[in-house]
Formats: sequence, C-alpha cells, structure tokens
Amino acid sequence: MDKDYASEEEFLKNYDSSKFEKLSATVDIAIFSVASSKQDNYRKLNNKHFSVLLVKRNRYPFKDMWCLPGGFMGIDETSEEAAKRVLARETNLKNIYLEQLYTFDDVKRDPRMRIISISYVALVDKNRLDDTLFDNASWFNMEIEENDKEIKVNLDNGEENFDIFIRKTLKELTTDRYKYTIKKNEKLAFDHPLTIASGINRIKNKLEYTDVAFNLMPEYFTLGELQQVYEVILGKKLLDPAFRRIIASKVEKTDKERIDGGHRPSKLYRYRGKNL
Amino acid sequence: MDKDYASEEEFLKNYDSSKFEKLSATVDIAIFSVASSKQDNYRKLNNKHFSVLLVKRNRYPFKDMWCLPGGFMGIDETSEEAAKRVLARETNLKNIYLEQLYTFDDVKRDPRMRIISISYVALVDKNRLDDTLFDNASWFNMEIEENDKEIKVNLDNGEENFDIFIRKTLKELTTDRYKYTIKKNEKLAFDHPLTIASGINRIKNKLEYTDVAFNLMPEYFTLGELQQVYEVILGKKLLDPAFRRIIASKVEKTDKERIDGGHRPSKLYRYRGKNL
DNA sequence: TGAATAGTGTCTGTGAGACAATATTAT
DNA sequence: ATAATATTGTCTCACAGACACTATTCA
Repeated sequence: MDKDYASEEEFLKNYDSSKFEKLSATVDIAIFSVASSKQDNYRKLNNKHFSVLLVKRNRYPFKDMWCLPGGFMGIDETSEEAAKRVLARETNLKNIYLEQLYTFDDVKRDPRMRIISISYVALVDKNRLDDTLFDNASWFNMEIEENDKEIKVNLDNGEENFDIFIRKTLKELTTDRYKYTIKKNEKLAFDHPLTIASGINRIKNKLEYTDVAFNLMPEYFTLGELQQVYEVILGKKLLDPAFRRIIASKVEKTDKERIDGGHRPSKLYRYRGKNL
Repeated sequence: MDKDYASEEEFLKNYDSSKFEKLSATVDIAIFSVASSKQDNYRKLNNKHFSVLLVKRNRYPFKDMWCLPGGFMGIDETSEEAAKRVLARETNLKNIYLEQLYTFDDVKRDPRMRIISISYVALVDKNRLDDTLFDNASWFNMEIEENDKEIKVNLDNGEENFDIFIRKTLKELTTDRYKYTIKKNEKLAFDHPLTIASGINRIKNKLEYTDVAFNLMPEYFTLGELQQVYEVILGKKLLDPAFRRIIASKVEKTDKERIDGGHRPSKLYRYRGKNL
C-alpha cells in the first residue's frame, strides 16, 4: 500500500513508475480500398474488389510473411497519432478515414514479448494514391465468404493467393457478437487475420447505416460505381431502384457524364453530406 | 536495424525487449444497471434509472474523487481477463455481459506516467446483486441529456449529485462519429467522463438492433418493466403497441403474473433468444 | 368509482422489394 | 441490331407511428 502523502503533487513526486511490469503497444491498420480491374468484354463495367494493403515482413519475427502496416506506439504519442504516422508513411496521404477498431491483447500474440495491438481501420480511395507503393507493400483483393460459423477470406495480389479461415463462436444469446478464432492461416503474421476479419465486419456494418462508403470514392463517381462498391463489400447484389432511392438524398447530380463502353453514358455525382 | 539471424528462434533468443520505452495498461469498466425507486403514488410503477457503478478513490492520484472500477492489467493476463477479475471483485458475479469499448490513450490522461486504459462496458441485473457493495462503491443514477453539440449527464447516488458535460465535435461528414472533449468535470477521476459517455452511447445504439437489454433484466419480468428499461436508456417514451410488436418474438409469456398496485396485474415474460 | 397500468385492434403512411419499361451507347 | 448499362415508374407487402378501445386491480 502507498504511504500517506500530504498532496497529489507530493505523491506524484515520489511515484515509482517501475513498480509494475510494463508492456509495449503497436498500432496496426487495416487499410481498405476498392480496386478495379478491366473486363474482357468492352461493354461491361470494370470489376471491383474490396482490397486490403499488406506489407511483406523483411525481418523477424514472422519474416517473409505478410502483415498489416503498423508500428510501435511511441511513449509520447497517442495510438491515433501513431496510426496517422503509419498511414502517412504508407500512403503519402492525409485526411484519410481512420477509426479505432479493437485492442487485441492475447498474451502470446507476439513471440517477442507482451505486445498489445491497438488496431485501426482506414479507408482510402485508390485513385488518390499514386501506384508507387513501397516495394514490400501490396494490395490484396479480398473474396469474402461468411456464414454463422466461419469466415473465409481469399487474398490475391496477382502473384500470391491464399486463404484465411476464421471460426466464429457466438459470445452470448443477446447479441450478434462472435469470438473469432484463427482456424487456418499460413501467410499472415501475428493475429492479423483477426484484425482483417474484424475490420471487414466493422465496415460492412457501417455501410448500412452511415456514409462511410464515400471515403472509398473519388470526388466524381457514377451511381453504378457507387453501387458496385456497396455490392462488393456487402457481398450481395442490390436492386437498382432501391439503391438509388436510398442514396438519392446523399448525392448531387453534376452536369458531367462518363462515356465508357457500349452502353448509355452515366451522369457523374458528388457526395453531398448526410441527409439534408 | 536488426542484425541478420539464421532463424526465428535465433532471433527471439537474442531479442532485447528493453529497447523500447514501455507503458502500462489499466482496464476500466463502465458497469451499467437499471435501478428502481419507489413512487409516492401506490398506483404508479416504480421509477427506473439507468445507473453506473462508481468507486471512491482512497489514494492518489485523484484521491477522494469518483472513478470507474478498474485495475492494472497484469503482464500475463488479457484485458478481458483483467476485466472479469475486476468485475468479480466488484460484484461477486460471473456471467455478466462484458464488451470491450475503446482504448483511451491520451498521453497525459494519467499524471503518474503513460498509462492507457482499455475500457469495457458491463451490464448487470441489479436484482442479482446483493446490496452489500464495498463501502467505497456506489450506484449513481444517470440523467442523460444529449444533442448534436454536447452530452450532459447528471449523476446522483442519493448523497452526492453532480454533472459532467462533454462537448461533441463531428469527426467527419460521412459518419456520426464524434470526438468527445470534457467540458466540465469536477468529481470524476481521469478521463472517465469520456468512458461513461462512450459506454452510454454504445449501449444506446445496441439497444436498437440487439437484445442487450435483457442483460439488465431478471429472469422473469413484465413487458412494462422491459419497456421502462428501453425508455430510460433511449431517453424517450415508446408507444405500447409498437414496443410489444417488436419484442413479441423475443419473449415468451409464462403463466405467472405480478400484482403490484391499483391496476391490472401483468403477465410475467421470459427471454427466449434472438428471433425464432 | 376512479386512477393507473395491461393489453389489443386497426387505420394510415412510408419505405423496401420486385419487376417492368424506356433511354442510350459502341461495336 | 444487340448487348450492356443507366434511369425511372409503379405495384405490393410489411411494418412503424398513432390513436382508440377494453380489461383489471386497489384504495
């Protein structure tokens, strides 16, 4: 027990911060984007993919495996500041959508020592990025399959292709919270499969009741493109009229239009802000 | 830069974990419940209040101020384990609804040293608690007023009564995320006003699309009581028929009933699980 | 009897799902 | 002309909001 001190200042002056065993914290960011790939058929629209930025580790631990961009949180910076620092290093962009996701803190999640991971989700419009990534970073398209029991994500960057499997177990009757357990993972470092799965889930949910999707869009876009973004993230087709009804109040039509194939040109729209 | 090692084992054997300046982590829990207080009028139902458990600090820092139950996270336990440990200490209960909320990590949030707080929300049915709390713990009824710009919470434990004010600033156009800043706080330690406000918000949101409310209920309850719980947390009156329609599929009527005043007795219901 | 809560019936308007129909382009 | 996307119209059904009405109890 503490001795009695006359005042808080007195107490702080005598405080011995080495009393407890300390730990380290890293910040790991699931940077998501939507990638487009050309179709064979000149009439068709570009294919879109929900994608995540991974970095190949060039040092131990988990050398030569892929991981989320991240880094140690400095003793004099917040995790959000650290996340922005990592984001700037990785993308050269500011004003990126960034949201704290979850703090992963399994005792054995890092083989070096006790390191907890304060994870973040970021959304970027790939059009804003120049394609010159660090040579050890790469965008992976994600093919997501999810049901009550498990999540399967196929990751593909054009050269490497691998799956991660995560088992879901319901935490309690009253909610839809699941405990995630890695069932299969050969290529990703640490517990990053969990981070990616949690991040996907967070964005999926937010898509339904917020306008986060617009963080993935360029300034001008067609409603078809926007709908594609919703569809690849939600993993299902949407009905055109319903989608347009919902989105109508959030966008404004411009007089620009895009002509890009053997079909009717589409008007370009711009994000207008929530509701009114 | 690291030297080159022949293998991961080699690397780990030589790893010097003292390279980085480390930090401490605490776990703080916003334990919420719904308290009933008798009405003057024998006909009326008990008044209900959304309430939070606070502990009076008996040592520095923030001596004699109120704070959320919490404690340091051990080097060999996860934050969830630590939270359960704190919860058991504080309530003597197991199987309590517990959910990670947010990691607060302002550099100056603790005057002693760099300590981050991994915060949790817990929901308990006060009926399951015996009333013998530690003498330094106390339930505070919360009166919540919120608008676009600020949150005001009045806290009252029957002896002490005080307000906290929090300013909300929208983080971005695309979502409803706000940055919280403490505007007024005289009685609560650390940044716990933020934790409480965030916790209230989390539960408010979850109330709308999950069944978390049932974690605040005893096994048998009337629909009136259940509706009261929704009403005090959401801070608005609900229409009886609409409420019953929504809740109908989630509860089952029992043959028990409760007679408690100058009005028609009500049937007791039981939680049945989500949807079907 | 009256005040209070318990519980049900029903009307109406909104909005999502579904499908049909029209418009426009490059090949 | 045709395949593809763009865009709009409309029907229906489910459901939430609103309000009215009945039931039952205790002082």
